[in-house]
Amino acid sequence: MPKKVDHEARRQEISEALWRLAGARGLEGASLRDVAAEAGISLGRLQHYFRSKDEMLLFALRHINRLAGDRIRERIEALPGEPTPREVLRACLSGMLPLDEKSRVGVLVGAAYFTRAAYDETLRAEAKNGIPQLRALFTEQLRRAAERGELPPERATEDEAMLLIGMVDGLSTYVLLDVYDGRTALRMMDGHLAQLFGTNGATAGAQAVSGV
Amino acid sequence: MPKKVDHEARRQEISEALWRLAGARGLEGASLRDVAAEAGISLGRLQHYFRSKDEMLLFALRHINRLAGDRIRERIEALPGEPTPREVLRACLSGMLPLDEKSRVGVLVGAAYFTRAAYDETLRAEAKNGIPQLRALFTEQLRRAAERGELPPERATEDEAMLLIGMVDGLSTYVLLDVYDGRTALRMMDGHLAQLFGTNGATAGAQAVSGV
DNA sequence: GTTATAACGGTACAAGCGACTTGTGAAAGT
DNA sequence: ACTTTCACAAGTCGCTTGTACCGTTATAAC
Repeated sequence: MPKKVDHEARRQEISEALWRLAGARGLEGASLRDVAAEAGISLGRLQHYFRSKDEMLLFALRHINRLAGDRIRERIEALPGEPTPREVLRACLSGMLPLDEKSRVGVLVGAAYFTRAAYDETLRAEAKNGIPQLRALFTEQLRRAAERGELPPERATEDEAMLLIGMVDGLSTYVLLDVYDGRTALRMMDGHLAQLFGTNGATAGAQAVSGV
Repeated sequence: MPKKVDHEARRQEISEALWRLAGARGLEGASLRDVAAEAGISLGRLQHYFRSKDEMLLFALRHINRLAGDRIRERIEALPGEPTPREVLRACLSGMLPLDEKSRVGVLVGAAYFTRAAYDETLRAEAKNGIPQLRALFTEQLRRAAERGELPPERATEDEAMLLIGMVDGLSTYVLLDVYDGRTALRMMDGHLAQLFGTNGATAGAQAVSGV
């Protein structure tokens, strides 16, 4: 047999080229030839690793979802000491906002995929299966917070968790549309957290939330 | 001179054909020929009313935005008697959710336009200029509610208004992705309103669910 | 009646698309 | 040494796209 090539790695490289294009010009504006050129390879080579365009798009979506998950997990583990539920929540939520160029492209690509998913059943199944996990994580944090007396118990619900996700989603939309900049969106998110946890004056940075 | 034709009316008819296609197959999947066929006219005729595809897309976006605004205004005026700020807010918010087929297509088309707007400056300017108006309307209702003692004064802010919009936006996303159905989204929205207005046990009123 | 022009329908076109086929070189197994 | 098989490059195919450009008809002004 001839030489072996790491298909997974090649596919990831191609996916990253696709994101660069999608972040700059949109998902629909990226043809196979464009992606190949961006990746610095020939069209034939790209087609050697992806038998069809749909296969490429699906792989790239899964890959970007996985990276986004890693990103959030890293953020949680980077928290100093024993992080409070509120700190964990804030790390997740702010990690979902398009604050730097990297996550901006990520959200942009995600939005492009979402538009496609609305009509493509395969993509839709892929896009929605990550949400229950995220919701479960958030619900768990809310529950922990309620246990510690930092949150009214009646607000430690799946609905409240979903509201948090929806809020960040909506805020991301407006950041991409230049209605708000990242700083403003972050401030509004913190405002909601403060309202939720009942601390109006102090910011989220201080962990002096010990008293009710 | 030959016969005169109402250009505006023709353009609106074409726009509506475009939405039907965009709601079913996406904005990118609708070619000029498809739109012409859906509208029951020839390609030449379509080109007679829109000199380019971009011109058609822009006109259709403006038209759908205007109709969405009318829809919300109608909903407010349809409220019985002297509506409370909370009732006005609820009417607006639930009017933004994709609950029936009509508004579902509207949200779907809006999402498709949003994806395009992220890369197209002309479209972006168009898409974002409606948001401050909506925010102002919501802020005004919050202020009125605070005046009437139905809302803590510190929550009658632009940020809180924007959070409401973002929440509905996020919920709409998940309804389109089939994560939640319309009824569930509506219930979550009501939950947030109840929390905001401080009425935990009772719903917004006996006839609150009639608007579904 | 003539003419100018809006309102079309039909067609042609260049460009670009995804998918497919073919050809070539090289490396691993026998 | 020979064969098999992977890893590509390059070209081609049929098709769709937006756009431009005809030709024809009908109507209103003169």
